[in-house]
Amino acid sequence: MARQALTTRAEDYAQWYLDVIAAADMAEHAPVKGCMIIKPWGYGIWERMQQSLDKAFKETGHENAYFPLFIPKSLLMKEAEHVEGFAPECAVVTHGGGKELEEPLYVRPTSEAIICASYANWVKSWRDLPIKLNQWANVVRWEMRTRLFLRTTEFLWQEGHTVHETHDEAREEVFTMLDVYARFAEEVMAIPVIRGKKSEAEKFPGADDTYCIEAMMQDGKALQAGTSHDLGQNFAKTYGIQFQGRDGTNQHAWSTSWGVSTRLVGALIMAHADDSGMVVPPLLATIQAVVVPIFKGDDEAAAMVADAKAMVAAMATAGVRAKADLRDNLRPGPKFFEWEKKGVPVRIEYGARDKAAGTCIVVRRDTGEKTTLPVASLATDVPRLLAEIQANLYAKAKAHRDARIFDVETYDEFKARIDGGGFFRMRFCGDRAVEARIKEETKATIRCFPLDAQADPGPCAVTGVPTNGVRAIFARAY
RNA sequence: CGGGGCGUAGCUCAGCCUGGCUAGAGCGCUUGCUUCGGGAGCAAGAGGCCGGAGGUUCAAAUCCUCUCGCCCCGACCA
Repeated sequence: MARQALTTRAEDYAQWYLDVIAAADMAEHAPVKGCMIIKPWGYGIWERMQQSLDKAFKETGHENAYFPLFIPKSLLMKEAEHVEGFAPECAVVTHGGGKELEEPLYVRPTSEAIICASYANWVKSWRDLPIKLNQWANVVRWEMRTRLFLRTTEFLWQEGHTVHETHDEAREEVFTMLDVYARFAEEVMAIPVIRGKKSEAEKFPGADDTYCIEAMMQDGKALQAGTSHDLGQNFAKTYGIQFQGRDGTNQHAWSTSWGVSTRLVGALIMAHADDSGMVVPPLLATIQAVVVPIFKGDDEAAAMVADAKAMVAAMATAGVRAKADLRDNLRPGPKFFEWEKKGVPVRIEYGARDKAAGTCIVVRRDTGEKTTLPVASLATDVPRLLAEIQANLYAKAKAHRDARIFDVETYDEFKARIDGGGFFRMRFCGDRAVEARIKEETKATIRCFPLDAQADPGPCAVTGVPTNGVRAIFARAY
């Protein structure tokens, strides 16, 4: 009996995505073109992501710091490839204090330039290394086309920037952080990901190698959920990060950078939400369990409200983020729908009949399943249920993805099947022109060369030339 | 930058073609009462410089010109 039904995924996936965000009250368009206002329910998810990631960053030996939003033009322009990649999409401040600036200030599209410039001042000796910093910040990229969370002109992210004495150490950092991201995606976001390496065409401007985690959305399209870059000595050479080594010689440091952004919120929506609205994995939910008391008359209301508060308190002692919906201007029905659209993992309905029996109705968002449970055991039952939901969301997402990963042997077969969505594992010769042609003809790109790929020698599906057997994953992507 | 929409109440929109009384509806909101186990009912209210600027006219939400903005689809990208 949905009064304001969402567009279904089958009808129009893009519209459904927008409807979910609106229905869950997660974000809305700002008065500024291409920018969004992240509302509390959406921002709360991002905050949980931040907390979880920040803890992992600290555990892997990183500290937080903050660098300026503005980058002097001359500083940004130093690294040629970097400039080529980012300059076209930069916002530039030309005036300040009512006067034209002597030197324009670029609003950071990423902070390699300004951070590496600082590192150059900080590093003298091999004993100053490594430096492992992270910053939580906003960045601006003047995209032609934007979509809430997935691609906005301004977005929030974290960017880790490290410098090391040796390439080996830098590479270890790159893979450590890729692993942090992968584990976060799978364990916290409940989204399975493929760890891989980007093609030459897709890698970060200025990097030697870019590694990534790729996730599959419900429509079979890919979404890059995080990147970790081996910057080699490129930025060290450009910005002069030099140190005197153990052998007394001057050497350039090896740097890395890695980041994830608020687009992860978009990934979460497209991975787990359904035709009824958002579905938030328990580990990321601001509210994990909501209690909706049901009552007739003031006397009953007082009793139910008191019990509901007690239930929340009991769950809180067990570490559950619970809330009682005590609003008296809404009847139970509308409350049920509201929390369903927001994707709260567990809803607890509690009325006179339940009180008499000492039970309550517990509804899980992921399956819709309703069970009657004793009120007395909520503190043990709900944490268990949340863990089950978390596991189930991952299992569902993984089953969905695994059923849509295909091996294809020929380009013709690929072209015939790409419209159906999914990840296509295909042998590829590595030629950049061929990659461009595939993109042109199919709108699909190489998402990555999976790190765990088995050698499977054979001819390139497009050109027929022999390959080393590493299959690339091709897909259409967000 | 191309292609398509759209700007009228907080939201979704009608009204515009064919100018004319006081600019409308539904939802939401406020107050009160009755309700309360999957989107409640009745009653009374509040709420609009019709995106902006010019013009035509006795008269403009409506016609003309110009402008600003946003959304959707495509090319660029996390």
